[in-house]
Amino acid sequence: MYTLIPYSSRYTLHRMSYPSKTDREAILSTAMKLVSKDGMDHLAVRSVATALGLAPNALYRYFSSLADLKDGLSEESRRQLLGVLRKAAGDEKDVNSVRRVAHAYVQFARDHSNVFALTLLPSSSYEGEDAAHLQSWRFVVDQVASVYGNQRSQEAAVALWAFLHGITVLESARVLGAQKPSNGFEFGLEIWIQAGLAGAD
Amino acid sequence: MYTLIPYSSRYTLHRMSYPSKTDREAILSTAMKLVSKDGMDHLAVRSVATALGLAPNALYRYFSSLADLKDGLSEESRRQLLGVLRKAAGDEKDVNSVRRVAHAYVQFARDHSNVFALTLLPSSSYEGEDAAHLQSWRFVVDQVASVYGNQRSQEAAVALWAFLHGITVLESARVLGAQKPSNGFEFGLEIWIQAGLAGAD
DNA sequence: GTCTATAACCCGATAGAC
DNA sequence: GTCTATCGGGTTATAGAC
Repeated sequence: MYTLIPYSSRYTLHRMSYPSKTDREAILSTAMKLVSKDGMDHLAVRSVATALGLAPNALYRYFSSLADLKDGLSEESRRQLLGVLRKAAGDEKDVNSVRRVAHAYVQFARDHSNVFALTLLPSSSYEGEDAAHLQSWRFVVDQVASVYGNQRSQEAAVALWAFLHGITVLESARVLGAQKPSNGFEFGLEIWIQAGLAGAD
Repeated sequence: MYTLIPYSSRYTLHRMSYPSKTDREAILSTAMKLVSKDGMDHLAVRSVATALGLAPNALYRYFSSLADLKDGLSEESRRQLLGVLRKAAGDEKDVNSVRRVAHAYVQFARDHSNVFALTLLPSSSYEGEDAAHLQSWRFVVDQVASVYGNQRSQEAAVALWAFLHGITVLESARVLGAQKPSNGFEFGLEIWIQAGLAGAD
């Protein structure tokens, strides 16, 4: 008669020689810190491994390639942004919560420019129903509906999102010196809000 | 007695051994084609030289470094965009010319996405008075003034520019499928125009 | 699951000949 | 002004040991 070696024992034996030192979450977290500091372009598998105290190739057990890791980071950046926007809105849906969300969007871009840049990276892979992108879109449309009504909320949401994102790009490119883009920000935001309040059904 | 060798002769002698095969303009043009195809990130000094039929290092007589070449390309992209916008406006300055400029901006981004991306690259070097950026800004403000009046033209120009640029980013990221961002484009553009016409001094 | 070692590329930039 | 040759650095990814 034979006895199966319990999984835990086999696992322990395994750990004796080369115990696990990391996991997907830790890799994403460490890689995100590097991206936040140096930007996605300078991200290298080696630097992530070094930062984790691992051999240069240890990450390939968790991500099949650098591109795969970057996809994970891109999705993670969208989760972070969505969290910030939700927090800014609180439980409310009205003109003021939209204002808060708008400001939070631009402020996130200012505070975490390298991470923010990942949120709208041209995505290489199709995304599922639970993607952060889709959740963000639903959240924004829902907020916008409180100003523009349900009929026009989709177009209005696209317009608002585009405007906010454009502001972040202009600020990041420092293309406006004396023109003070923050003035343009408030100016455009109020135009958008007033047009919604005036024509709301 | 001695005679000076004329400059033209010295130059000819020089050309006999290693004649000039390129110049700044040809390098920029060839490099721009490569960028248009593969994006700025994949631009390499070597590939430009190869495309020109030159040795890998021949370009260093015209550009001191890769970064220097990229700066030149960035400025060139802004010149191209400004030319397109001017052409779209024609000699007019009114609501319709603003509409045409807005559409031309977005269309340029669609047709030449990799070149367009250079126009708002965070610029490393300070720019002079004749920079394409500054000329573009003056052109846009001038156009916008026809809708918003002189008092509010600066803020309104920032808001419009931001909105247009955001539309290009959303389209490029393909973040909107069934929501049809072009609807959001027309929607937002008309909001901006109507607000200007309503409040014009 | 991690390790060392290495294959097989890519790149920017420089030195010196012609 | 262009050439060949090279230095010195980077990277992804794989192979095989433990």
